[in-house]
Amino acid sequence: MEKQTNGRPAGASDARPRAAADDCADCGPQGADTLALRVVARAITGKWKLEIISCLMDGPMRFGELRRALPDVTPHMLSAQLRELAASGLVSRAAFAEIPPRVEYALTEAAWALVPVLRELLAWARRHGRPDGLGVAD
Amino acid sequence: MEKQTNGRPAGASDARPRAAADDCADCGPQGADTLALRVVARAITGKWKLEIISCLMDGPMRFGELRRALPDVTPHMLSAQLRELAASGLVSRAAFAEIPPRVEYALTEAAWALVPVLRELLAWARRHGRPDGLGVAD
DNA sequence: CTGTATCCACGGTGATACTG
DNA sequence: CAGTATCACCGTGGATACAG
Repeated sequence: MEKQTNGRPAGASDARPRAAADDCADCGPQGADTLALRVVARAITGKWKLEIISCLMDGPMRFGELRRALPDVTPHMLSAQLRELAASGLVSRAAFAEIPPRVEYALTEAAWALVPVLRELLAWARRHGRPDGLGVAD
Repeated sequence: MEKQTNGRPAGASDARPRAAADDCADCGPQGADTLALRVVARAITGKWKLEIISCLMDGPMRFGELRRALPDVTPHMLSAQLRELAASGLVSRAAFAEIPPRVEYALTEAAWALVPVLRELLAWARRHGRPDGLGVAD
């Protein structure tokens, strides 16, 4: 591209554009913004969380239903990921003290509010995401 | 609800509301959508990638500048994360065969296109992200 | 049916030291 | 200045078995 192979624009190296990419005044590399983003990243980072959310987008599901819908997920992981999703407020857990026991998981309002953003992320991935250079193969 | 506590009605088990949360016809839990989302998640998942991106939002930076801006990141990790970011097309690497050697890293257009989405993610985090229940403390 | 307990492999991350 | 090499730790996730 137009990237010069050499030649520093130089002198005023401190003349940062301050591109207004962040909206808070104090946003440094370790600012609150980045922190918050890491929280979100963490919330959906996990080998099966997106799959679980995707399932739950069709409506509430029980533990066994999720197991059947996601055959590759062990009970161990399903339980763990579900607990983490609940801890981050993305999934609600409704247990019924019956025989046999029944538990239903569903997306919270926060999760539903996140869905449109996820779809934008998806749109971005379709525009810019090349399968090359990424190792997402399990 | 009308969902019986036991005895799955095997026949009508496919009567999902189909909440129209996804936009592709074939989106199952392991659909292309979820796959693409995992690619994005992977692209920004890494202990320092968001911090690096945040730094680069102020303009191109050299390796040493990043080191100074992110004192907690070892050269090892900085190099690794930078390589991964470059591999996923979020960061460009411009090397100059000079003495002393100089390398500049910058956000690609794809990364800039991702920024607004990141900001929405951020807005979501502010609305729904509680500091409790999350373990992002390093 | 709904999970938990235990063991174990792997990879991401950090510390330190070294090279072009 | 800009990395790489090597070692070690630890959390994530998988397999299997067990419990309320």
